[in-house]
Amino acid sequence: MPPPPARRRIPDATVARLPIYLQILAEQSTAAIDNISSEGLAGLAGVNAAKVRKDLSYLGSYGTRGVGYDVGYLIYQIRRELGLNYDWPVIIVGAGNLGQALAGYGGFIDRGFPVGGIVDVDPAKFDVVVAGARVRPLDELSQIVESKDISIGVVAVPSSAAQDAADLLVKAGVTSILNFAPVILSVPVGITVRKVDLAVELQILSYHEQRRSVAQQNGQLQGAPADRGRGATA
Amino acid sequence: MPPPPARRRIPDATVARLPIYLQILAEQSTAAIDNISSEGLAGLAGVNAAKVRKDLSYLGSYGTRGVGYDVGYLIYQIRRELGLNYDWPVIIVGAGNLGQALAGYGGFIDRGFPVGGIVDVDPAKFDVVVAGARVRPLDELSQIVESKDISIGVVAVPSSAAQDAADLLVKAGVTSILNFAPVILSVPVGITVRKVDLAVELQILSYHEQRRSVAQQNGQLQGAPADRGRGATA
DNA sequence: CGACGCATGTGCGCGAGTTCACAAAGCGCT
DNA sequence: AGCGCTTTGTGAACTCGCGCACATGCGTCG
Repeated sequence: MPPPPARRRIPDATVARLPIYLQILAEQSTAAIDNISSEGLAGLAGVNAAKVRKDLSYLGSYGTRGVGYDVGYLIYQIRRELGLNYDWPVIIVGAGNLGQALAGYGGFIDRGFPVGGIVDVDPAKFDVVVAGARVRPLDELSQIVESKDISIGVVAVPSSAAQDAADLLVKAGVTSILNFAPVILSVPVGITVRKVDLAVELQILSYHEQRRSVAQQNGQLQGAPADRGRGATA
Repeated sequence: MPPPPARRRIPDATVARLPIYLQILAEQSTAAIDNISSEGLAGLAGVNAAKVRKDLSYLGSYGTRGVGYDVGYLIYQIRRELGLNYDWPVIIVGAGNLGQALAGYGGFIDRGFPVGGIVDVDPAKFDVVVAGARVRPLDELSQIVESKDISIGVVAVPSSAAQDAADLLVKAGVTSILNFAPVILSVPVGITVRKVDLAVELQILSYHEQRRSVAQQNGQLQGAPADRGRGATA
């Protein structure tokens, strides 16, 4: 086990892409492919090959010139960098539609994020079993977080209750929050928040649709789409 | 109704923020606040005031110097720009855990994205009613898309079936896809794809957690987090 | 009616991230 | 053992978005 290389700061943009690479590498691994070039990986990830190389270079020099990257070793290194060598149990606040779907969604536990608990205010939901976890009263949040040493919380409550939920999570000792409510959470410095807003995603698509339709009306005089960034993977 | 201003191309980064502003403005509107400054809006959105002004300036000059922006009028303009003046029905492919949760999630229809249909391959799911929509066989996808003139599709199937689902959607005439499967979809040019990968979000949080824990071990010799961009809203 | 104050709209410099292009470096074949 | 092919790792140019700072213009108050 080589020592972690001098810990450079990894750009946010790169951190956001590492999971994608990891995903692809895992697929390659199950397909018994044990070596991949930056170009190959770039093709599958839908990005530029130079970007892949630069991204990977932040982890250290784990490629072999003239050959490519060893899939297994690269998986190990990315997992180590992302802190995926051990599980991060998560606690879900809100056992409504979304909360239950998230708890039941297999994709979490598979990737190292077991549901350590799910809580709700509504007594009618207590003890409902979702994917092996029983819904517990909100009061027990703090105790669950502490006993299972949970650092990641998921906010899946209505907008109006989101800030309260976040406050409770922070008070309980959670330091990262994944927020599904369409509000901006205000948290102390040092707490990491990421937001997933489904309606926002749809509205962005709507923008492109709207653009398409006016372009069509005008006899597409507008410049070609080009559509850089996240968008059409041609 | 003023004519749409000479249609400049709006940067992707701005388009991604407009829905956030819209959300906040709607809240202000229901709170009977009919005027807001760029600074006020920026505070609520967690961004810089100059950025807000620049973003809004892409829509035209809809503010009043010395006063601020008229909330109602701004809502109207953003909605127009995003193409939210009329509903965009969506079709959901996959009636599993996630698909059903999405269909049942009120946040969609509220914001102008009614569920125009939900389809699955599994006969056991046919005719299950989710939030007013009956699950239909996959075969009927094309017909549903056509009859309801749907342009947005949601992929909520397992990874292995995601590309097939996308192909079907494109063939049926859908031009925008929201993909929840952790795979890169390959689609023809001109089709817009956005991906929401819950595991990726958690892995990014994991990175920050891991970073925190090694920093703590080293007696936090590392530089302060600072945590720009998406992240802690201090 | 004029002057003052306040918030918008925007030109400009800066920094982060992306991409190009090439030198360094393994591997295999002769 | 050496040569050439392939692919990495990275310096350097470039692009894009961000944020400062300020001039512009509107409303208000005296």
